[in-house]
Amino acid sequence: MPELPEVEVVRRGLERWVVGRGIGDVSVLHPRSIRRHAAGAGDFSGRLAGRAVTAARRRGKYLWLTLDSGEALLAHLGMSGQLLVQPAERAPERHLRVRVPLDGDGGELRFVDQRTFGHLMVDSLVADTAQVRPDTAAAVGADLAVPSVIRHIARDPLDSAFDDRAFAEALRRRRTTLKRALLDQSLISGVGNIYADEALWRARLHGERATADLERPRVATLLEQVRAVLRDALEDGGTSFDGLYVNVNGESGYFERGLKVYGRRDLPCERCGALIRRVAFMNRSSFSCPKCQPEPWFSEAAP
DNA sequence: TATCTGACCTGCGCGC
DNA sequence: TGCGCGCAGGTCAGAT
Repeated sequence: MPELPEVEVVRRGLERWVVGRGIGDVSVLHPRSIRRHAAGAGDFSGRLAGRAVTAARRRGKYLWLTLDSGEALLAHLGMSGQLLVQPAERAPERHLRVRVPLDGDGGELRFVDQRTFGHLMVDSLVADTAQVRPDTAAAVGADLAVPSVIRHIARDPLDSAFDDRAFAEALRRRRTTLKRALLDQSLISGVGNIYADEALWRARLHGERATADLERPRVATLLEQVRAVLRDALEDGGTSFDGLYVNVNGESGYFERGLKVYGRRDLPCERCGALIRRVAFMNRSSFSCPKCQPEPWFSEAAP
């Protein structure tokens, strides 16, 4: 399931293989994949044809290719989306949704998506209003505009301009629980179910703990562990289950073997030996260690 | 205004 | 063998 590390790996691939190339006649093979492009497939293709790709950017789980028209091709991989750079003559993948021919060597960018939770759209770029750490404001100000539909997405914790203090204050203002907050992309972006569980385990925090009474040092520890798990996953090329996440060359990452709690129900915790528990949470699963991450209505483990 | 919930979607694994 | 069901989960509209 693509979260920040997986999307960043894809972005790097696009930067290498797609930036600088021109776009030909785009084919939309499944309308749901461009459902957020309100003007429809004809307009989508028309805005891309003949344009050149000038950069590959990312915020959280969103990535976009800036175009020489001043617009951007925005992509979200959803649950199972893949952006592949393939020779045009290669047989189409079973779940190929959109083809974007590229000039040069005859290759094309393909959007493949089994579950169709992902989407593509062409959007205008607007001034970036996300929270910026004060000491980086000048540098960032000259940097980015963002697609208008993702203005509400917060900076991600690997962004040099991510403001730890502002995040801590926003977290304490919320009347919600830790894991819900980590999954809230308007508060902190790029973290999904897998890395939220992993970061909470590393920080020895229970996801049901209230954000409002989390002490500042605990927030700092949590952020530190969020960053650590994202960096570790990025180094391993991301996490892939069932081959649903791959880079632009179709290769899977290896971080699945680095997971400490996610998907390890009834297996011993590597830290204390207690059996990892799974509980239903927001129509999905949460994995945690009952000993290292005691429920908040009892006592918390020492950091 | 802030927070929560359910729908969307497809393929796989499992039980019967 | 085939059918039905549960599960996986990111986002957003609508409800509370």
